[in-house]
Amino acid sequence: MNNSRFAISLHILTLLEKAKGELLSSEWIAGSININPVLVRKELGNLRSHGLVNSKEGKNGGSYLEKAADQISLAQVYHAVKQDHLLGVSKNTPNPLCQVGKQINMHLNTLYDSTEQTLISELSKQTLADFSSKFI
Amino acid sequence: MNNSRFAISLHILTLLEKAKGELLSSEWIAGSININPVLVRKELGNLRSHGLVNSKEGKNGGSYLEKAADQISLAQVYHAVKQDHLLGVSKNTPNPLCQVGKQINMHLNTLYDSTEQTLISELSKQTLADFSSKFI
DNA sequence: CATTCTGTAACTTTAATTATTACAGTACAA
DNA sequence: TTGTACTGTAATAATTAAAGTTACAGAATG
Repeated sequence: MNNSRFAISLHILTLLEKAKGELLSSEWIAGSININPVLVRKELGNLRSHGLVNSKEGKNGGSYLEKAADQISLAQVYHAVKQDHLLGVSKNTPNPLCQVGKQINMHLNTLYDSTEQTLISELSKQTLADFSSKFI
Repeated sequence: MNNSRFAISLHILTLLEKAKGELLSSEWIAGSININPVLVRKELGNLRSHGLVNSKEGKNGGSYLEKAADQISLAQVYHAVKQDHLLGVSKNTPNPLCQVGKQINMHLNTLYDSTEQTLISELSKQTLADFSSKFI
């Protein structure tokens, strides 16, 4: 993860949970996060494609949670925004003539995958409802 | 973690382990990773400041492991290169007039800290010796 | 049919990362 | 005692990634 998309998505989802089904516009959400509404709409599009939210177009439109907050785990949020490996990308192209260089990306990926599994199982214990309930 | 420093550091450490105490130059290491030697020297400087490696200046100089490979855990490597929070930085400045915006960074940081602890305890079970032994 | 939304593409700006150049300082060895 | 081969580090440039902006088509409402 190399950006703040997890934070943004969780912020969006928390707002939607607090809204209790009332539709929130991307502009309103953007005002709370203090970012550009287009970024919010992009992130909503991603969350929508993962089945976590839904949106209604047109006047008085907006977005709402597609599932109950206690049915959305933080692991699902992580999956939705994840793009790179946890500890960084193996974007180097090491020297294939070197014994270590030749194999390192494979071993790094194995390590990344297993540590990521640990993280996911930890996040899967926590739901959006848990997170949202912390706000007083 | 938002760059490939973990991969680079682990690559360096693996090469040094394989070298069995023989000094490796930054140029030689850079050739295996396929990056600029100056970056290698910077990363070596960081690893050195964390007590994982040491270097000898001057002709025939180079770097070597400061501790036995089975005394270097991957958690130590993680600590050495870590700068940001695991799931991304809370670099947004949300709207303080919003109930959620006002508190979210605090709750995100709590979440980040606890998931990071999980990751670290997982990485602390694995040593450089374990990792290095995977190379055949 | 004007208004207020979403969805999305294209583009610009900003920030972060990576690479490069340069050179002083250290150690060795002829 | 001097040339050579290294490290250490600063300064800067180039590249890449992230975030922000503009623009506008299309949908739903009243």
